Amino acid sequence: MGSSNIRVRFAPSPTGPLHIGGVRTALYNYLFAKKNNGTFILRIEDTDQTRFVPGAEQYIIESLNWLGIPFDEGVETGGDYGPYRQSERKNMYAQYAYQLIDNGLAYYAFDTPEELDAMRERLKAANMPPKYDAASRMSMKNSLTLPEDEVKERLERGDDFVIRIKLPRNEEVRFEDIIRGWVVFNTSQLDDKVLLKGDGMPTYHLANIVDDHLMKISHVIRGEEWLPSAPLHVMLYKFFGWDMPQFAHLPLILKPDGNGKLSKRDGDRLGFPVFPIDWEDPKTGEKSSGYREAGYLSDAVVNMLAFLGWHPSDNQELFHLEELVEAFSLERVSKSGAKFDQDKAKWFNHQFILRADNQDLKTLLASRLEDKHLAKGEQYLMDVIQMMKEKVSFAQDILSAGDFFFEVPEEYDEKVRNKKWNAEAASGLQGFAAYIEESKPSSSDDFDAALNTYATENEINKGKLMQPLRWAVSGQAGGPPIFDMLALLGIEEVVNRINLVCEKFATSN
RNA sequence: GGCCCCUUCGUCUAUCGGCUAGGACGCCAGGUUUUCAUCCUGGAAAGAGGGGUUCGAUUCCCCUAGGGGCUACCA
Repeated sequence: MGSSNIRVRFAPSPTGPLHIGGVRTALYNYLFAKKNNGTFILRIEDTDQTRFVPGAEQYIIESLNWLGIPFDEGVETGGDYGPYRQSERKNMYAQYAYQLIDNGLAYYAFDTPEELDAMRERLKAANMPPKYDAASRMSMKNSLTLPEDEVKERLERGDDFVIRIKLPRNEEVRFEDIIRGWVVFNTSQLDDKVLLKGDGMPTYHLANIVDDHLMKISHVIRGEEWLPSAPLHVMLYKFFGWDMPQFAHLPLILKPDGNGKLSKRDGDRLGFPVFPIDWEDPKTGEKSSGYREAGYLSDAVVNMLAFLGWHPSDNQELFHLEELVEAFSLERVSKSGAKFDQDKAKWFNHQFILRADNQDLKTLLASRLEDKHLAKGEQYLMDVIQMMKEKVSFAQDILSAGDFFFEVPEEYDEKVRNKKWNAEAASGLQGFAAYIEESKPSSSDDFDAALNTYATENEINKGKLMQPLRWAVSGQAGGPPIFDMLALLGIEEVVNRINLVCEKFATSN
């Protein structure tokens, strides 16, 4: 709970998994709140009952918990301004719509969908903007055009109706956006948006203004896609006579190639997650992969997301959450959209893996551990983690790229085999195998010394032996420092593997 | 189409009128007594175009171009 009057909300609608653009909006809200000792609120905007998806709300909460950005107030958490689910606030909204009607600032509209379509077609044909506005409303079926007693009769009869805002014909609307500065609109460009729907539920526009007011929201931090409806919201505050919160419209996260908003399709197409955690659609069964399951560390995702549209005043790149809180300000959020960069995301993750506690990495890997990983004991596993974490971008790569630590390689790199594997290498390795069985090296330095001595004594170039040795033992062309590897594997295993490749890949030259 | 927003290296960005335009990812080269998906060093790489304002513009203003968002009884 914050000690200041700064109150911000993240207000997603539970229509599916939370897109990383939404995650970033939540993050910026959180950072701003914490930086200013404010309160971070989760409000679920589920006024569209037709789009409700079971589990989506839980998904949102789980995602943000994973990322370490908890709510001070909200669904599940509670608070003094609840309920925090708009569907549970349903009966609070209508009165505000009627208040506007009483003040002549809104009106009933009885038009059917077909009539609305016809109106739009007619206007389009006449080369006019197809809007329900100050001009067109006078030719529609509403309480402005219908005789008073017919309106009354329709209402009493229970006819379907909506309540629309009655916007002035030509009035300048302006507000100062924290990120963009003054933004100016004219009501002549807007239309009489529906405030209360036929099912009695408010639209986003009404609900968000009423709730933000009732919940004493001080700053509305949301995506740029809301900018066009901001003037409508400004008008609503004005009509209600309420103080307006400050607005900050965030730049969009764009697809890596080409242009446009980042979408699930882009992730599927280019092979990276667009969602924080895995999700399976309960209706279609469609699966979406998440950062968590892909092996990303939550801190890395937070850091990466923070930098998509924000930058500190110095050149520091790596931030933990608390440091982000300290450094964050809306003024340093950029105006233009940011293309998502998968390589940078990987780099961030690598940086955090590098710095991660080995025990934490082990915990992270827990669900992926098989018998073979545990067979050689706790310390062995930890040594592998220590050695491999410097090489990999994703946690699970510690296990996959380091699989040779747990069992004989399944495959042997073809290129190394073709280039480095020959009779000379084979006999050299066999000689070395015999040598270490005798000299019993145990530490990394011992193995290093052993190879040096063996090479010198037999007048072999040490370098010519190293790659075949690495390859024979791991099957790979690269990996951790070779002598560290040998020391961990142990003499017996090293000798075994040397013998194995000599059998498997008999050399003729 | 209309309205609104945006425009510095390929990408994310720094610069709050006077810089050899800085950093990071990626890329290239070299190095780490010979591995590399690590690490270090170095390198190539940018102010969309045109007008103004100013002693001086990447920075302020205008126009053009390009990109994006919105344009539902969805949020």
